[in-house]
Order: sequence, then C-alpha cells, then structure tokens
Amino acid sequence: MFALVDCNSFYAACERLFRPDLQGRPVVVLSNNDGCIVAGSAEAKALGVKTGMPLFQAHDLIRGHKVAVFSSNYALYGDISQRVMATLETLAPRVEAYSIDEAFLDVSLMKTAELQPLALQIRARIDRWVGVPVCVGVAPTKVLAKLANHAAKRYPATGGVVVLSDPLRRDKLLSLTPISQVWGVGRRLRGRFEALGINTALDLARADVGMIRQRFSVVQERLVRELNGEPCLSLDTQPSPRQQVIYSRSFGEPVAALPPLRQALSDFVSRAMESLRKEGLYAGRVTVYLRTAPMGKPQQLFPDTLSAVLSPATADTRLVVRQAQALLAQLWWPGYRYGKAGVILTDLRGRDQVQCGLFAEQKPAEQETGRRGEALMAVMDSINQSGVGKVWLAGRGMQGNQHSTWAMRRAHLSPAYTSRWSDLPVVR
DNA sequence: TCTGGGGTCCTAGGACCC
DNA sequence: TCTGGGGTCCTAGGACCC
Repeated sequence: MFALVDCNSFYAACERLFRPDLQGRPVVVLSNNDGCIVAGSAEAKALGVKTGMPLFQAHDLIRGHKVAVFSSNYALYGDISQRVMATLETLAPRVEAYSIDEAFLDVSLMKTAELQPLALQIRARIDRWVGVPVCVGVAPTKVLAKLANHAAKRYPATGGVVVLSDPLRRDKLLSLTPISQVWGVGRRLRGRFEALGINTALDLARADVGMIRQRFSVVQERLVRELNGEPCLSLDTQPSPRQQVIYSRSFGEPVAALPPLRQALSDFVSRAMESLRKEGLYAGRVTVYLRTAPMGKPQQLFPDTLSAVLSPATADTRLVVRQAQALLAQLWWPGYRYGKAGVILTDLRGRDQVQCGLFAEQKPAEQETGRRGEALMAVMDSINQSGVGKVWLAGRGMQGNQHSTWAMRRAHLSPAYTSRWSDLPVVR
C-alpha cells in the first residue's frame, strides 16, 4: 500500500505560516517575474482565481477582494518542504519525496484497519510540527493513491483522508473521475482517449490492455494496470542522479542589445554551475537558447538554440561561460527584442567518470589549470554560501544583478523567514 | 500592454556495427 | 537476375508532471 501526502495550496500555506493575519484571507503566489498566478489559497480559488492565470487578468479580482499577493519565494518553500519531508520520515519506513509539496510513503506493513488512523496521524503531526495542511490518499498503487488524494481534497466530508482498499469503493470513485484528472493524462492524451469513448477513469480501467499498448505506449499500459490495482510503479526513495540542469529566466523587460544579454547569460551559467557543483557533477555539454519577445508573436526564423561539447567535462564556471558566450554571439541578431534566455547543462557525470582528452587536454599545464580551477570554484562557492558576501565573474556586470534591466520582477517578495539571519521574524 | 521554470520518460528514425 | 538479420547509440520531438 502507498500513501500519498500532498500539501494543500502549498506555496500559499508557506506564506501564511509567518503571517497569521492572513488566516482566512485569500492569498495568491506569482510565478517568477510576477507573470502569472501559480498557487492560490482555498479562499482565492473560491473567488475564481485559477492557477496559471496571467496576473493582469486577475487584477480586478485582487483589488476588489483585498487578495494578498506574493512573488515566488523558493528559499522559503524549499525549506518548509524539507521540514514536511523530515516529519514524514518519522511516520513511515520509506518515503519518496516526489515533489516540493508531496511524498509517497510505504505503508504496506500496516493492517487494513490501521490505515485510516495512520493517515489521520500524518495529518495531525504535519499540522502540529510544521503548520501546513495536508491531505492523505492511501491505495494499493501510486495512480490510485493519487486519485484517493484528489478525493480527499475535493470532498471535505472525508476529513482530508481517503483509504481506497475496497474495490467497490474504488470503482465508484473511478466512475466519478473525468479522464483528464488521472495522473499521467494531459491535454493531448485526454483528446485521444475521449475520441475512443474513454471519458472516465473507470472507462480507462476497463479498456483492453493490448489495445492501449498498441495505440499508445507502455506508459499508458501501466496506467490501465495501476487503475486496476496492479502496481507497476514502485517507491523510488533514491532517485537516480539528475541528467540535466536548466537555468532560464524571462527578463524584467525585453532586451535588444548584446552586452546586457552577455551579462544575463554569464549570471545564468554561474547559477547553473553552482547547482551542478553542489551535487558534485561535471557537465559534458552546454546549450544556450534565446527567445524573442513578446510571447505569442512570430519568433525569429533562425535557430534559437545552439549547443557545444565541453571536453573534457567540466565544473569550472569560467570555461562554460566562455563557450556559452560564443554560442550567444551566434544566436543574437540585431534588431530583435529578446524576452527570455536560458542555459542547459547535459551529459552530466561524476568526477570519476570525467574522461580525459587523449591529446591536447592532457598537457601538464592544462591539468594544472584544471586543479587550480577546482580550487577557485570551491573558494567562490564557500564565500557565496557563507552569507557574508558575494563574488562573481566580472562578465555578469559590476552592479548587483537585481538592478539590471534583465533582472526578473519580484515586486511582492516575502522575507526568507527560515533561511536568512537578517530575515528572522522578531517576536515581541 | 501585461503570460514561469525545472524536470522526466518514451518513441521513432538515422547512422552505424558485425 | 539474384542482396539478411540482429543489434547499439544518438538525437529530436512529443507528452507528461509539479
């Protein structure tokens, strides 16, 4: 049996944690660049605020109902997420942190009669220890646990907990669930399923596995089996090392000139490389992309993405910045306004899998550069993580990046209550 | 006028090997 | 005139998730 624990309106709940005056008031959280709404409290949803809605479309609602608005504060949400996960570790032998606000728990050792009390205990402990509300769904497969969790969220009479062990009750829920709400069914699949007369989760559960396998893929075959209570997805407590690092941002305002784009890219690469080094990884390829603004208008016709091999694989920000800048020079075209840029690091590997070059790269002088480069990166990282000050490559520009035209908008940012000394709340 | 960001998995097709 | 079979690796594109 799996339990899926999912936080309710997680980002909004985090913002309220240190602002008790916002209890009961509508709260929304914006995407990076304050562009659209990515989370809303129950009160905000009741007003008609939808996730994904561009902010400007919700302006009247927000003003009319005194909705509290926050820019994304991932330092805060990440930290609260860790507290939730740590609490769950005290309640189950194995926990898979599936996303920032949800986790699968192995509860297969429990007797059926113990599942409901356990789920209630999970809710109560997260509420007491962390302070964010959660719902719990329990079922024999992950897909069904997802469904049980949805039901727990949707029907208040459940008390936030649904245990789906009885097949009759399961089929009843499946028949009430539109196909689009099944985990793994997005916009495209919904259309294809409906064209086949598959409109509810129950329709899909009753579909012929062979037909699904033939017309779709093994992913959808698993879906059918999981809906019938046959587990195909296991608990993954030790996720495999990641395969790519992406850092991309929309600019606060469109940028036409090359120099500010160079600064932005230098900043983006530095951040991507920092998270690469945090995991002890080396990148074998760098990809740069550049999008013209505004969205929805025709894009430039020449390529917007280019990549280059990094040989040998490296964790040295300077080398990757140099490559990325060369790619940018080929992507940039005068006369266009750019709204977004990004960098992607792929071909990631650990230190012991970095392949030396057979010829030029092996010259002792180059090896020496490599060693000094590692030392330099380690020093920069330790300074930047110390909280005392920051150092960066000059290519990013001399002023703090939050003052640049390309910096993202974050007009409604809350303090980093739990992860920055100067932002700690003061109790009087 | 104003619309995010970071990921994963799967398949098909091309190029190649023996 | 007649020309096999089994396999890997890589990339692009599609679809999905939160």
